[in-house]
Amino acid sequence: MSEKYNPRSIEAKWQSYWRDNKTFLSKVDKKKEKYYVLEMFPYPSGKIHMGHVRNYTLGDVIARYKRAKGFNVMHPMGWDAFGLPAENAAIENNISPNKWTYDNIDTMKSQLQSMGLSIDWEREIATCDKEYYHQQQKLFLKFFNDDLIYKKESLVNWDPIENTVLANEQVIDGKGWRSGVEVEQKKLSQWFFKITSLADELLESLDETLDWPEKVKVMQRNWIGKSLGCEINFKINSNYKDFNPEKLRIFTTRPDTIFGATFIAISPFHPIVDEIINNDEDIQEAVKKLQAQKLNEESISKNEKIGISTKLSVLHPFIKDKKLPLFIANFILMDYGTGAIYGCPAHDQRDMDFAKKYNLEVIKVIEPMTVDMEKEGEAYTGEGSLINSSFLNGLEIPEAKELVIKELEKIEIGKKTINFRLRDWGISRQRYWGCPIPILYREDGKIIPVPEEELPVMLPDDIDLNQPGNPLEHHPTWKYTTCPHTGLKAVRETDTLDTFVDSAWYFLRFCSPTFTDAPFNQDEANYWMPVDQYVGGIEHAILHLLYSRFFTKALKLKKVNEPFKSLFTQGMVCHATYKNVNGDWVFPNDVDERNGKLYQISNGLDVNMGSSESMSKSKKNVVDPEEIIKSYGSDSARWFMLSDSPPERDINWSDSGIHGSWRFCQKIWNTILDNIDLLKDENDSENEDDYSEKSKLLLQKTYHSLDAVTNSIEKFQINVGVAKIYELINHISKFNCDLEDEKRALKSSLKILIRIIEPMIPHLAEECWSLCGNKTSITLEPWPKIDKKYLVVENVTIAIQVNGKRRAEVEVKLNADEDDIMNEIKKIKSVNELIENSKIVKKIYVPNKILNIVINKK
RNA sequence: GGCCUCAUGGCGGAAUUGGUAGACGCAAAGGACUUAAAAUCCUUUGGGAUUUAUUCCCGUCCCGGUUCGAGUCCGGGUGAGGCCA
Repeated sequence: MSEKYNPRSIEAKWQSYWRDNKTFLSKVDKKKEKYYVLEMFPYPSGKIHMGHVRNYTLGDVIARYKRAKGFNVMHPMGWDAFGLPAENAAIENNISPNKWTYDNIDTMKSQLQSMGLSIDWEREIATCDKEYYHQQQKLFLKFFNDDLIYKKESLVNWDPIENTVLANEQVIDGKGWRSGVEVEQKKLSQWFFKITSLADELLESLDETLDWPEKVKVMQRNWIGKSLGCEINFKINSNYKDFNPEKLRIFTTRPDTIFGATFIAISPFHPIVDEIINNDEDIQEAVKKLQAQKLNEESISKNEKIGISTKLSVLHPFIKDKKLPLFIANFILMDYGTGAIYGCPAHDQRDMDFAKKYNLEVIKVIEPMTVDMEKEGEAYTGEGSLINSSFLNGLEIPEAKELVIKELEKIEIGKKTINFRLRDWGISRQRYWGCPIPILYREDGKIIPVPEEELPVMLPDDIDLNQPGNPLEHHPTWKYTTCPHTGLKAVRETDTLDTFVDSAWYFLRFCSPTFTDAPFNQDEANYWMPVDQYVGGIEHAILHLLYSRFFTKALKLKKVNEPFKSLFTQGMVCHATYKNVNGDWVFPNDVDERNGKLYQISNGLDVNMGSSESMSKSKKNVVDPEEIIKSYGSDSARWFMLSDSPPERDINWSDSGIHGSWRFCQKIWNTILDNIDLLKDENDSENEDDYSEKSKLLLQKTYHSLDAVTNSIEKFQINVGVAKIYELINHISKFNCDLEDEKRALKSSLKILIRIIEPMIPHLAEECWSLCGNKTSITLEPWPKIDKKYLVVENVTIAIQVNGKRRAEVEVKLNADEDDIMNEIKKIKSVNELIENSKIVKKIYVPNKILNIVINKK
């Protein structure tokens, strides 16, 4: 053994080799089958953390493997570079968001490069590049012209001290994160994408072709939330003097329970609420209180149900003179259905809770199949047939639904409707660091899209972030302009686009990242799209993926209907969180223990450990991979990331075990060096298939490992593949070879080993490959072919069970028949004793696996 | 509250999908080499019993079921986690 394994020099050497030789550049080549591997691009928050290492290592294994399998692979990388943290950093550090962002990109890019990722860096994009947002503004105009964008009033979180709109994550316990005051809900006019216009399509194509985790599909289905139901117009019976509305429209998915309706509830934000409180001063304050509560599905199911009784009631459509009292209630969402429901306590738990609290009537209208399905005091929501329901009596629920809708339509007070939970996508952000919306408001009140030739609408550099509010809004000159058509005065839209817009089409931009005529080149997009394998965190299971699907569909491309053919959601890398006594987050590497207590190294403050959560810069619970890469090398770091844990599962970060990965790399290195003369020797191929039993065994092990590793990569069970490689190297290192055929066997085994470790530990694989005397990159070598004859073994071990209990094992020839095995069993004392004293009832023989003898004791 | 996952040694996890549970790695213990340490290599490692064996019993969160056979399938429970703009 001459040289020591030195990852630092090896890794630097191969990283520059790949760069200089443009090894991973990708070009359209219609003769070759393409494969587009994409990992969700990172937000340039400063430095990469272990979560990134996991995500990108995983994607890189796929990219490298697919290259070896002969695909024309595109594996690009970019930056999700707009967003709030840049503005916060700008204020804190007095540095421009632009500089902060690009500095971070530089740092993170070199960190990613030090990982040895097989990325085509010539396709790099950042969403804050003006070339990128220029094209995005074109997309905005296209959607605007296609009538997919509109403006409406909508509620935002408003911080009255900061005088600014807050993102949801800036609202903590209902208070502004910086000011600490109660956040108000304020109505602002904002832009929306009509994502609901494609709701059905988004739902349908989910089932068809997408190779996605079932749970992500379920989440999207629930998010879209399609439900069939009906709307019913109830006649209002008012005791107020000055009350105009005559009808109230409600939505229900259970029209079959109409005869069980005992009250009406409307959302505190329902339009008629204003009229009610104008007539009823007594309840004004209570209603205002309800309106101040933030309402979402979670709070509805958890909060106490509160209803405010009004002097209104409605008339039941089928029961003459029956009046249902009307409540303003905190469990009705205004933006679902019509913001009004009828309550049927007997068959809806929320309605039941409400009815109990306010002593309302409960009328049972569904009779369950069996009695024991009902529980006292609980709503029954299962199947059954209708009772107490006039013309619906005796029907099953589905038939009753149909009939009641027919009847409502006949008497013209209701109709069948389809309702979606999905709402249109609000894209206005009252922020600086985002893509400007190319819209002008002309002095005559008209809204004018900026003509394409006048794009891009650029972000100004000279902004003042220290004033509260939107810097674009209070910039002295930026927004003032004139209408390009008429010359009339106009002001620019000062809202910028939600950053989810940036990431909703970046995968298309990667296909032609420097194309200037349009957001992307159709030809190239047709070749590369869809993304064959998308890899990213489950936290984007809904919004990002849904928005990307919406964009892709809205673009109406000829060949591409869905952006991501196959999706893999890798688990998060978690770490304990730390807070010091001042309540500030503390980096884990700034924490130490003294006398059983945690303290902050940099300032000596006491520190408390919090729960383990997904690594994120904002909670500072990040571990910088730099240190590990420096001391062990990126191959060891990559190998470690891939070992042990199934990629889809969350992991709690711990570096215990990294040493084992280091040992593994070293073992590979030493094994190759030990056999270097053999590997360099070019005279082979004589007596190709003439192997001794011992050599055959090694080759069998090798091809079994190859098979297992191949499968494990295909199935994203890379931790299993890692284990199989360990088995192989352990086997190889125990193989002593003296004879010529043994040397040949060892040589082919080692060559396969070198090839199959390349996706995981590419630098070391390249180095070994070149030590063998090869002049070209191992990435050009095809994945080894499995020689099937070595997958077949001659002997198998069969478990012998007696009454299902394993009692012994026997080794027999492959495909031995039952009699052969029974003969073998006779040699086993313990089993024989059991059998001899009993009657054999039957034998179950699964060839090459088990033989189960069922006996009856005499 | 709804929807959805998951539960296997001291730890991370494997188990060809109903067929020998604990592969592989980590950690630990013992040994070899060394003046010593590190590194490396070898051995042991789910629990228990004993006559130390080609031995027996228990064992994959708990209770029940289906089956010749259940970590895997079904029913019920417990616990942990994720998502709900």
